[in-house]
Amino acid sequence: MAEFQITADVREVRSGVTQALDANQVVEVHYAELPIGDYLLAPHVCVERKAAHDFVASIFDKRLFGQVAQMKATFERSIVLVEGDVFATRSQIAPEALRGALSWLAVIEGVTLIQTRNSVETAAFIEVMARHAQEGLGYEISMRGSKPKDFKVLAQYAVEGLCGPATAKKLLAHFGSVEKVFAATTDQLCEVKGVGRKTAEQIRELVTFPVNG
Amino acid sequence: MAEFQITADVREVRSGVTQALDANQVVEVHYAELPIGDYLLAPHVCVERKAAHDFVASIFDKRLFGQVAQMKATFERSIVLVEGDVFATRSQIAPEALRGALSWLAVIEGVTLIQTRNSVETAAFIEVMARHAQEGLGYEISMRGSKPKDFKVLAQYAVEGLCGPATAKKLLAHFGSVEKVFAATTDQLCEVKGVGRKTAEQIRELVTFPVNG
DNA sequence: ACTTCCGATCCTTGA
DNA sequence: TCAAGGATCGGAAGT
Repeated sequence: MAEFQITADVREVRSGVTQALDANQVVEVHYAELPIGDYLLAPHVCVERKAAHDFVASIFDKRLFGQVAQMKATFERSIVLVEGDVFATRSQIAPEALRGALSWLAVIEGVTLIQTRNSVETAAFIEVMARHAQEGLGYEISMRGSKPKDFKVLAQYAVEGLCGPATAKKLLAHFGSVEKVFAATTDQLCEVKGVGRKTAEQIRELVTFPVNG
Repeated sequence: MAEFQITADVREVRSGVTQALDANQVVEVHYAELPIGDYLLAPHVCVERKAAHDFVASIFDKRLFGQVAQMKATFERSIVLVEGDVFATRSQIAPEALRGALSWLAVIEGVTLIQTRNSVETAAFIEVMARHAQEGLGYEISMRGSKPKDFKVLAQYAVEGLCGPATAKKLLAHFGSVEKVFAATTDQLCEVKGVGRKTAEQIRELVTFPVNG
């Protein structure tokens, strides 16, 4: 039994991607005539897959921009997946035009670009992306690197969540414990050499910020 | 006279990108110590550039996740530019981990991803992206006040100094602010699902540890 | 990112 | 009711 369900545009059967998906048995592919995009990984995630030569062609005839604009307007996450090497296509397109198009996608539309080598790799990407779209990572990832074990260093590490390492050291030396640094008022923070009103206020703002579930 | 002004992190001079930018005379590069990201193309458009091998390295040591979180918390448009073929790096990383990382950026974080082959191409991209960012976006975006920092992310970052990411999330949800988490007693910490005596005591021990100047 | 491994936490049982 | 057992989750380390 496949773990995830996705919808593919009927025309994508010619791409070789769906065969690879079927073989892996990770996602179950349903077909439909999608008005925009080629793969629907979740209600809010859409993928437009383009073979390199088609990607280039769609820049020429301006199809790409309309498609992406529509996709952007409809979905929270729009992904353009380019299969093959666009710079290797034998066409008269100037590299600048190519970059212009890619940059437009990235900066103006905020679309992300995934490059793959072939349909098998495309399928592999569709699988992970479907999983991420439907159930997230399945675990939490830490934003911070591995922690030190020595208490003194660990204490400093904890305070570094508020400011830079240099300031953290000074704060800790002044207040004597992590607890006291996090409980200090703006005025008390200002007493520390190197901490001004601005830094102090930023620290307090972060420390007192109300987090709602 | 250069058409556009951008700001680059001082450490980027080693990348070869800035030399290429200087040669082309299209953008004028100003240098600063950027707290996050490598290039500021407009007040709200930030680019984090990573050479393929560094991209992989930053997955291993978890730098990537904090960087992306902070970039997203601060800028309207966050772009991760990967230079070189990540799949070709000779490291022990599994291809699915690599795909997972790229998919995570695109699907979960909603960060825009651009891939280039070398520093010259990166420079070319920076140029056209700068143009798009400064002209194409129109003043309604570039004039808008800077995005309010996402304190929720930063708060989580701070609490992760004490424990893992999952517990950090629960602690914050339970206590409502960083301050309260750091002030909670052992018993109060134990009220949180997933936190037992052992974890609670470890947290308290760290938080109250006396640091001698 | 993913995987594996281990210890902590929680939950169920059954005396 | 409470301890012992097992299932589950979270963190740390390695690729």
